[in-house]
Amino acid sequence: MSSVDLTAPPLSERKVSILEAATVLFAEHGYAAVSIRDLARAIHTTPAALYHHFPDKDAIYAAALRHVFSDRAKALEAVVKGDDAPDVTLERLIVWLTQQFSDNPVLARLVQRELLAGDRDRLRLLTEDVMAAPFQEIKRLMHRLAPTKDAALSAATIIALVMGYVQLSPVLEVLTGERNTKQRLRDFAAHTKDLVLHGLLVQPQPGAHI
Amino acid sequence: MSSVDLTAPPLSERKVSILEAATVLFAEHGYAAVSIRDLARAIHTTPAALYHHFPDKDAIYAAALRHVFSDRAKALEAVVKGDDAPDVTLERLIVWLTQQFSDNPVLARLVQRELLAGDRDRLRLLTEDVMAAPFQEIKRLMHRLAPTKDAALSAATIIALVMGYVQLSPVLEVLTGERNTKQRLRDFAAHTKDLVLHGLLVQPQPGAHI
DNA sequence: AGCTCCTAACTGAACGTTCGTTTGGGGAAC
DNA sequence: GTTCCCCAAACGAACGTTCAGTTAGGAGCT
Repeated sequence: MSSVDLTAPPLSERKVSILEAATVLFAEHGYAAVSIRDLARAIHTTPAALYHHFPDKDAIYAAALRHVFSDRAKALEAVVKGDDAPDVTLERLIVWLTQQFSDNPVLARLVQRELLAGDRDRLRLLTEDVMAAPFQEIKRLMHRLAPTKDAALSAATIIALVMGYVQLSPVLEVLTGERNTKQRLRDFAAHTKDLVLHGLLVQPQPGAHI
Repeated sequence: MSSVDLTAPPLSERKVSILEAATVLFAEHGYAAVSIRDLARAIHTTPAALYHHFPDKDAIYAAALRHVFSDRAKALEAVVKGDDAPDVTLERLIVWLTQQFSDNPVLARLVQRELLAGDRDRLRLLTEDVMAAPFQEIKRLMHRLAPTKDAALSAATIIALVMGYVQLSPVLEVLTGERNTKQRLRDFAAHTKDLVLHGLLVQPQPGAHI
């Protein structure tokens, strides 16, 4: 399933350093707004030197994406293993997923840019290397927690919620008037867990008063 | 002069047609990937003609943003007015908000691009013209529905959920194996309403069994 | 040891193209 | 005649990319 290719290139130290700079620049400004000269300047070399390691700009971007997206499933295993109760695991998973994106803005922004770009092949890479594992895991947990609900839809909802929150945080800072601290993040994760497990109403009351 | 006038400029018919094309192109490809010549070609004119109506490319983009973001609060009023029960209004609001973004990909994509760009002034525009009204309305509803919860956080959660879902839909199509139809959208809205009002568990059970 | 040969890594300079923008002028409407 | 709208052409700068030439280092041979 994982798209760790049959052709596993050693990816020399120099190539890695190029990709490291490329991921930061592409994540920050987007593909079109980053020139080969910008990239060369960032690692104190010349444009021609980059062409010694990669055939063209597209290849650099594609390699940078793979570099960031690869091995995302590994860390997940540690989060979901163990035989805790499903709701405990789910909470841990939500916290982990939120941190995954908020602690790693390069990953988060590249994901968002790829969602906007909509390239079929690269969307598949994104889906398989970044999204699939958490999705399946949440789906599995939700199936145990709420067997009567659509587990896939629930999993989609939770991932969408986390991604949406991370993405919207600059706007939410203005709207709620609070800086986006680590504490705020934990609040969100706890809030999300409550939301998923119990909803936001204290108790379902059909007739609400004004 | 980059100051935003409070007095609305007449915005001639020709200017509107330029902005209409600009919004589509900028939404689709992003600022850097759309050239003045692309834009001119789209409305069958020349680059120089555009410079008769706007001082530079930045001004076109800024005006295009304002064109798309303006008057977003108007339609909301029809959705929330009336004295239905808060949970009914909330459901209607969630459906409306989801459709707002999924029926209008130009708006949705420009919002996402602005969130990525992070320009302070334009983020403020986005916040005030697009986000603030739904946010305050949801916050108000949530305060009535769940007085003990953090209404602002709940409102942020709901908006994040809707935006995240719309944004993630291409990936979710692959993950769930279903095309993203109108029906699927309604399912999501209903699912979200259930989630917010009652959570996803059938009933809150502190001790879950394996 | 010294010498040759090879290759990877890089440089400086340039290629042709496209970029945002400007200029000068032409034609229609008043 | 002035004003508005637009065009063809061009500006310099930046773009992605190429290319001949220069290093540095190691392998192989004597």
